[in-house]
Formats: sequence, C-alpha cells, structure tokens
Amino acid sequence: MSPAEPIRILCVDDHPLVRKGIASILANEADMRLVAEAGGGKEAVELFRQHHPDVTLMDLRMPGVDGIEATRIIRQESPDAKIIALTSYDGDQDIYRALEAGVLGYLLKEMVHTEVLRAIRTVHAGKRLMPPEVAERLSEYFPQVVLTPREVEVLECVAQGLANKEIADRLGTASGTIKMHIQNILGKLGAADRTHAVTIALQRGILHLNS
Amino acid sequence: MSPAEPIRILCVDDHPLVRKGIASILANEADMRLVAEAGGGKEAVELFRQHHPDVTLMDLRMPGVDGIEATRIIRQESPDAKIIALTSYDGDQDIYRALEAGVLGYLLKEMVHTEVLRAIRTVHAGKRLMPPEVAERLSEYFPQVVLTPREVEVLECVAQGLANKEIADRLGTASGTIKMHIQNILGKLGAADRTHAVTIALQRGILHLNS
DNA sequence: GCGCCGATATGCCGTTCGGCATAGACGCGC
DNA sequence: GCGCGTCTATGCCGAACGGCATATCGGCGC
Repeated sequence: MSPAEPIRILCVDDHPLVRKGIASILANEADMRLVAEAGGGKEAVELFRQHHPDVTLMDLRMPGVDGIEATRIIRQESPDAKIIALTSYDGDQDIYRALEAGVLGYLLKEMVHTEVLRAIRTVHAGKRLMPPEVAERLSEYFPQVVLTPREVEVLECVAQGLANKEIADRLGTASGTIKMHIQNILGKLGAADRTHAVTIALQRGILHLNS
Repeated sequence: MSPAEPIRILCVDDHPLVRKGIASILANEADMRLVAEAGGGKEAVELFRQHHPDVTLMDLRMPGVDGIEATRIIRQESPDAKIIALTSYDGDQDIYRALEAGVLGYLLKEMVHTEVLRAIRTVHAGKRLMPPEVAERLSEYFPQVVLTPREVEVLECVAQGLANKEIADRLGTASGTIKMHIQNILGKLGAADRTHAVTIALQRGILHLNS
C-alpha cells in the first residue's frame, strides 16, 4: 500500500495474550505499525494522548474503565479518532453502546486475522465497517426494547436477590412503584418472572455479572 | 534448553486471535514447536490423535464440545497427555472441573507470555503447575459448597424463569420436591431468593448463560 | 447390618410476587 | 399548549414463593 507512511496503531486489551496475537499479526504487515499497547481503559486514554494513533483497536469488556467509556473520552478529546471495537462477547447491547460511543468498526474475536487487517485498512481509509455477523445482530437489535435507566437500576437490585420492599428502600421510593417497574421490565423483555428477566438481561448485555 | 527435540505443542482456542498470539509467542522459542491448532473441542480430540503433542494448551470455554469435555476424552485415550487449561474467565467451578478432568496446569489469559512459557516447560518436565492466583481461588473453593447434579438441573430451570410446578413437570416429579431442592440451593449458596441463587451460580461458574 | 445422604414426597402458613387498573407529576419535543 | 413517555404512587386479588417440619426410599461406605 504506502510503505512510506505506515498506519500507526494502538491496541487495547486486558489480556496480554490477545495483545500479543494482534502484535504478531501486525508485525507481518508492511503498512502497519503498532505504536503502543494498553491493558485498560485509563491507560488507553493516556497512550492515545501521547501517540495519537491512526487507528485504535479497543476491547470493550475490561475491568476498571471499560472500552466504551475510554472510547467516549477519546472521541470527546479527538473527534476524528478512528476506533474499532474488538470484543469476544456477543451481548447485543454492547454493539449499540459502542456505536453510540463513537466506534467506526466492530470486530469479534472469533474472526480470523485477515478480517482484522481488512478492518484496520477500511477504517483508516475513512470508511465505517460492519461485518455481516455484526450487521445481522444489529438488525436484530433495532426493533429491540430499551430499558429505561431506572428500570436497569431496579433490575440490578433484583439480580442481587432483593425483594421489592428492599429495592424501594434503596432507591428511595415505594414498593408499589418497584412492582410497577418490574411489570414493565417483564413485558419489555418477554420474561416469565423476575429471575428470567435477569438471565435475559445478562444474555443481552443489559446487565453484567460484576454488579 | 534442548534444541534437538523441541516440545511439540497443540493449541486449542475458539478465538483465532488468541491462537495467533500463542503461536507468535512460541515462534520465538527455540525449544518449542506448535504442531497444530484447533478451534473447538471436537477438532482438538482429532488433532491430538493425529499428532500426539507433548503439551496441549486447552481453552475451557468453547462453543460445542468444551475444553473440559475434550480434556476428559483425551485423557481417557491417552492418560499421560499433558494438558494445560487456559481460560479468560474466572468462574471458580471451572477450576475444579478442569482439575477433575485431568489438566496438569491452569493458566489465566490475564497472564503475561513469560508465564505461559514457564507453564509449558514446567508441565513438560512432568510437574504440576498452579499459579498463585489460581491456588488462591482453589483454597477459596475447597470449603465451598457443591450442588448436586439434580440441584444444578433445577437451578437451570429456575434461570429460565420456570415456576416450581413447570420444573416439576419437566423433571417428572412433584412441585413440592422442587421447592425442597430450591430450599437446599438457597441455603448452600447463601442466596436471598431464587433470582439471587441464579446470579451467584453464574458468578461461580456453576451455571452458564448459554443454557 | 447400620448409618449417612441425596432424592422423593406431603402438609401448613405467612409473605411476596405477578396481573391489572388507575392516576398525578414532570420533562421533552412538536 | 398539547401529547408522549417516564417515574411516581395506590389498591385489590389469586397464585407462587420461602420457611419449616416430617417421612419414605434407594445407594454407598464403614
């Protein structure tokens, strides 16, 4: 392509093994250069400020500051930042939140390395990138229900095994109101009961196991 | 070490990126050679039969035949197989099940590549390997409660939002019996209610989101 | 053989949950 | 201003859940 000016890349993932894998893939490409690696969201923001890479590969699920939050911060400071989401998990919700945060591409770790290279070149060329698998999930998503922030809050409490009354005390409202929210949640998710609602929310990425 | 006879290694992981990462790490080591890569448990068993590697790096969480099942099959056919579990997730239960299936070492993907190399050499030398992080979780585990197969079965139904009566029909028993099992489950897990029991079981790796 | 434990089953009782209807207060956009 | 959606709140009712006690049956180990 243009060996004179290689694409400068920042790689963000909490698993050293995955970073190493990406590094080795990039090492064989003449038109790409890995300029930095970050193991977390906080580190990612700092390294982006230092290096201003052309393309950033960003894992979404990370302990501490996650990839979506890091993407949001980076895009706020540098609106022209080209960030590709990279995730091993398939919670539908992640796709939407990542797009909202400003990623230009979305990759699954299930994909082979040639796809990764193609994604980097596509995004660097200024285009967006949506692999078929992701596009399919996105279409599944759009007619999808969205829980209100309050409902998510309630559902988190439900997941912790709290009774309606306890949730009401924690959120500073009445138990009847909580019951109402749960009614709406069950309807939106098509769940049979509160337990089912929690598992569905976990599968869709609306809730996460770590609180 | 002994360049004449490198350690022959089979790598099993459903993420091509991770396999690539491991491959690149091994490529720099004179005493190791990657003889095959598998993307699933079924493939892993076949490739083991073909190559009889000295050491196998096995991801535990995989779609289809998972790493634990593959380990069990391989160890049954070749009791001297040296298999190292490699997982990104930290559900406590996985550790125990993997050890039971016959792994000699347990690695987390959070670890750096030097740890992986050390693990391979250690296990190849015939020794077991338990990193401090894993040993710690193991000690947390031992005084841990164990759900009976029946209880796990019941809990899976609970996670799907089934009522006691529905579970009873599915498992061919009476609803009172199911209630009894749930009582025991709540007690063992220290859960406040059935919903809490499900989230705790998911965190500990007793249950999984894909059914 | 005896004991232990898991699985089975039945009963009772108070609490909670799920379903439904209704309705006021607030913020946002047309 | 008006409508829409969210969050709030209240009430009633039947069904399900959670807590506890009790008991039989079968397998496993000592």
